[in-house]
Amino acid sequence: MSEADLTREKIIEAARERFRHYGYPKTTIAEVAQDCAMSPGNIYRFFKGKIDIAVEIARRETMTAVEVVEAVLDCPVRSSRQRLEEVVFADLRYTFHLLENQPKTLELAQIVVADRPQFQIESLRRERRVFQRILHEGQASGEFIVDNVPFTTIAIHAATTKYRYAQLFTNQTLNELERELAHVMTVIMRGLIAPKGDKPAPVTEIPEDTAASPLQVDAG
Amino acid sequence: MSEADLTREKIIEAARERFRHYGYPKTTIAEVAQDCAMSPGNIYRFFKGKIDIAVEIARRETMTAVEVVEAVLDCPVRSSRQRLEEVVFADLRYTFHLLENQPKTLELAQIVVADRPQFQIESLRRERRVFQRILHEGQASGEFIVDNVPFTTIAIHAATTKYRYAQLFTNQTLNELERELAHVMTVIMRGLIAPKGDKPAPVTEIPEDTAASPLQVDAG
DNA sequence: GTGCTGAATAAATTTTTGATTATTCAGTAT
DNA sequence: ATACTGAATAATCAAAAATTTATTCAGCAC
Repeated sequence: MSEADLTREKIIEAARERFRHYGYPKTTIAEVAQDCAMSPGNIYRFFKGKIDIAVEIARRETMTAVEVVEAVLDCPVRSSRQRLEEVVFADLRYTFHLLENQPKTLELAQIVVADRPQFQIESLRRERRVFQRILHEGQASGEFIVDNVPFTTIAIHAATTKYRYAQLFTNQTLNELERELAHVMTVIMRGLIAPKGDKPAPVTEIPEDTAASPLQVDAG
Repeated sequence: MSEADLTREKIIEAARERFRHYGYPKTTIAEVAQDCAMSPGNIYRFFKGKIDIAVEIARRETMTAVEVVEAVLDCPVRSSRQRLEEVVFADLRYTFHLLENQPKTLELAQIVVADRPQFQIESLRRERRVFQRILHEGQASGEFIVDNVPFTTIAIHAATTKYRYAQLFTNQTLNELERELAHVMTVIMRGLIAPKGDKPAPVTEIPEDTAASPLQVDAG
């Protein structure tokens, strides 16, 4: 690692500590600079602005999360079904504990997303790759019946939205969420696993928008 | 309707108009009172406080939404599958248009929920009843295989969370959301519809929390 | 030249101040 | 008594001022 890279790391590490303890808004560039024994101005030779430090920290955070969840896949003697289930539950638990133990992490993520919408899109994409890998394997082994892996990946990811950073949506306890997720996965699994003799149910078509929309109201 | 009830309605109606046009915070009790040709003090003989007017309006709003979606069920010659699909899509479209055309409605709902968390819980329960009814019918007719209707209701409701008031979660267009929802429903339907010869896949058990949680961190 | 500093400026935040507004309740009308 | 009023009070909000902070950049050290 070059000298410059090392300095960059030092800044990131100092900022991460400050953000974790005091939060992004209450952390000043001057403080981070002091932690690194450098002048405030020097920070700007490594980052375009304060928010960019936060982006880098948040990006690493999401990559760590994916790695943690992905680690579940290393266990070798598992069916695709088990893999998918364990990944989804690991996701629920990891993100739940994250928000519980490090509330500032959520704050940071929200600040970053507010400023860089693209960040969220890329994070979601990374999450989905794990799902996609499992679906591919399940399809290859014949355990899953999937006519379109990318679409089904999106579907399962979307259907489990509530169980990533669940505290954003509900006050339920982790236990309640786990039981609920088990029901969701039961339904999904019955949709994925090949019925032995039978053809699977046909795909859902988008229905006509029948309702004479009761919302032709002058916009507020 | 009693005299008092009529007065109460008048207040609700006046407040609804004001909230819709100017929003909850910018609407004053004095203005609502004037619209009703009464003194500010008199409002408090009918409502405990300003927020309680908002609660009543929001409650009616959610009931209307359920009625709109439920209207889809009146169409008689439909399979349970079609009913469920149409209800879910109606939900997506109605709530999407609602937030698009009446942004103040969202604001109102958020203010109410912030003050009365119970409100959200009850609204969700009302939504689920529609789902439950369809599942019951589908089970009775043999079209759906559901070993536990209440649990499966919760599962499907949770899996479609993203498609109610979708703008809260994503910037996707209605069209994108519709296509995505179609994939979600495809998976769900395959999980519900009875395979002719076969037993359905077994239910999901909550897996052990294996990961030596990497989050034993001192709380921020 | 490269790598950095720290004072200068611009932007954002907090504090203070002065309204505005929600809520109460003693009192009026019927 | 019941139905209401409107001035008084307490809580909240908004505008302005003061302060802090992010960011820049002329200049220093090497």
